[in-house]
Amino acid sequence: MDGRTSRGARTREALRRTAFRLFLAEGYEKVTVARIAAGAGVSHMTFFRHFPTKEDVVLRDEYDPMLEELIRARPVDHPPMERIRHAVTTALPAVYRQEREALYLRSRLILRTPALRARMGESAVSSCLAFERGLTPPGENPTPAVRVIAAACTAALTTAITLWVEEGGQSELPDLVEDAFDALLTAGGGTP
Amino acid sequence: MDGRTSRGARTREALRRTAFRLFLAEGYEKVTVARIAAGAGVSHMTFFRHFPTKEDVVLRDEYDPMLEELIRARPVDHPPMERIRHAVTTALPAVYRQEREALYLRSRLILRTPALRARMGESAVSSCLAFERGLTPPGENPTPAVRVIAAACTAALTTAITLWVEEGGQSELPDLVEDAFDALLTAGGGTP
DNA sequence: ACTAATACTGTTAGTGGCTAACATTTCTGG
DNA sequence: CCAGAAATGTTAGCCACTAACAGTATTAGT
Repeated sequence: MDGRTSRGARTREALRRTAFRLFLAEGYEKVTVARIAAGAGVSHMTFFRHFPTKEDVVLRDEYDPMLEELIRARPVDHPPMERIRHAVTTALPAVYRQEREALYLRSRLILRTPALRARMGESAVSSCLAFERGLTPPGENPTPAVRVIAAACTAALTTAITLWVEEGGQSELPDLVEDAFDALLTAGGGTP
Repeated sequence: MDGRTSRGARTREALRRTAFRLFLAEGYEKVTVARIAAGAGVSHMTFFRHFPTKEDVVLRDEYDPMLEELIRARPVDHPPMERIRHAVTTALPAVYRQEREALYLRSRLILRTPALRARMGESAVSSCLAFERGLTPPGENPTPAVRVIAAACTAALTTAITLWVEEGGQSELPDLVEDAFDALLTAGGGTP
């Protein structure tokens, strides 16, 4: 039928779109997997073949490989936190301009739904791993210091998004992310 | 029967102990809630009255109020990250000496079990909130900078525990926590 | 000590996320 | 066109978790 995308990718997208439509209209908990599958015209088993859990439809994203590349592209002698900061502030505005509304609705859905909020940390871990890989030469293992810094930067990012959603998306997310990194970098000697 | 503790607290403890014994012996996933309840001599409904989910038996801890107090006890004009660091390095060695083995087994169980690891972030959030409260004068709301710093410190703590478990508990956890905070504080200008 | 309120637990019946095993259909390359 | 692979359907079932109601233990008031 459509040669550009495989059948699997198409039903996957149909499932994701149906799920978001229903979640935003009725709330995450009220929508059963069976109904999502029915809405996308497939059986509930097909849903679980594409998404290991109901939560993954919302939580999964694909930005990590890009971030890893951007970090690796920065000069190695720069401080690691500065490399992450630069990668994020380079990549974010682009996707932000293009998907601001979707990003906001998705983040709000996650933060408002206890089951999704509870698993937010897990999806943060994959960003954290991307940061670690970006800071580590291929073949080597990330040092403890790198892992701490990667985790802290992930926390700063998550906090910025949380603040963004809490104030109703009025500020520009990239600005809040900048502020968050500033707070991190000056935390040692700065004032509250 | 035993006047010192209420009946509820006793069954709660029985459930927790039974759960840990079974989890460590057979693995988290292989043990059903029904078996835990049976082992503690109660019905499965009683289990859920004490722990909202199966995961909570493992994830719930009670250290947060103590940390909040310790942070608040530090001079207000010290840098916030230093206040958290001092609170943690003061409180940790005490509980560490007394419960090292239990703390290690619990942490390892969490990190080895996908379902528990996935919800680790949620329990980290409650520590994070304790940090924020400790840094914020009563009646006020935490500033964005405080929230970023609290989240980063939580991430540093979690990372230290992860490193501790990964190397089999050979190092002393308080040392790893010190190192983690050092990495955070020197991240702005240091080298990897 | 007796009783009433309260805290705690049991029973039952169900919902929904998720999996296993096997059959069936749809796509793709030679 | 056809064999193999990829994707999906069907069925049956486990288990975490909840609702509603009933029963039992504990505590408090008098």
